[in-house]
Amino acid sequence: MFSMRLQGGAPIYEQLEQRITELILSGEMTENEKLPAVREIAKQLSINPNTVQKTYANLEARGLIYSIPAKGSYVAHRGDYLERIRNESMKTFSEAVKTALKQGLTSKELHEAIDKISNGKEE
Amino acid sequence: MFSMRLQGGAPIYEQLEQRITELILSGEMTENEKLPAVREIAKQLSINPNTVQKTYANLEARGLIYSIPAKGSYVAHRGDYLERIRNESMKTFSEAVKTALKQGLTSKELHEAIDKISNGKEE
DNA sequence: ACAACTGTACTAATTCATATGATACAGTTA
DNA sequence: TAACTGTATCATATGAATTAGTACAGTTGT
Repeated sequence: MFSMRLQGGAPIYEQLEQRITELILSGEMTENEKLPAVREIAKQLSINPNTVQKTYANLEARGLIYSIPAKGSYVAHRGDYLERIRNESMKTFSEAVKTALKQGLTSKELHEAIDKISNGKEE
Repeated sequence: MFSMRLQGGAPIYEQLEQRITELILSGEMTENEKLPAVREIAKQLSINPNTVQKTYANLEARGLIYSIPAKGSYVAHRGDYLERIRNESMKTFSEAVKTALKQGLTSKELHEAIDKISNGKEE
């Protein structure tokens, strides 16, 4: 389910959080779908259950999932998080734009980079 | 010269590196201009000389400055680093675009964000 | 009722990056 | 010669991230 290779750099709980966020936002996981148990993911990725627990806590704080003790964790209702996540993403992106401009890139170049990527020329 | 307030979050040596990078790329510091001594900056910012030394080492590795032991550190020749820094910046920005797209933002929204920022509507 | 599962909580130990502090060396500059 | 330069090395301290072990209360299925 959560096939991913843990890379160095970012903390594990953040990488996992990012991965699950993508699964939810892309629609691969749908509303009220049950997520794997904390201990299940920990086993699969060979990491500590507490690390997964931290990821789940963050996802719940962001409104992406909801957890019921002794039952499980589930994907939240789409309307509850969609707007918030969009604002999060836009804020992060705006910071990236400011940094890029400070470092000498032109807005024209940034526009071109977006088109190049969104047209599947990269990644 | 390097007026700046150290904030929490990013490491000190990175904040200083970012600040000096901006000074050089914006043209506020010109080719072959001498940078303050390691101990000088450390005193002004009330930080440890070793922290400043780390910043200088990074800047030299990126080709933005060159250091001569017992003489000082100087802004490098513009042609030597300009292309490299542009590539660095573009790579970082591209990652931000990919992340934003993954999180559901459209390329149209990203274009609009750039225009909004570069037109001075923000920051 | 029982076993197996669930999220959650807590504490301790560990690793790692960051930052400090002190000292030293060799070369330059005035 | 004295004061400065970049650079190097060692020790220390701190905090974040992670690991590890254990525990609790509630659920689920048999």
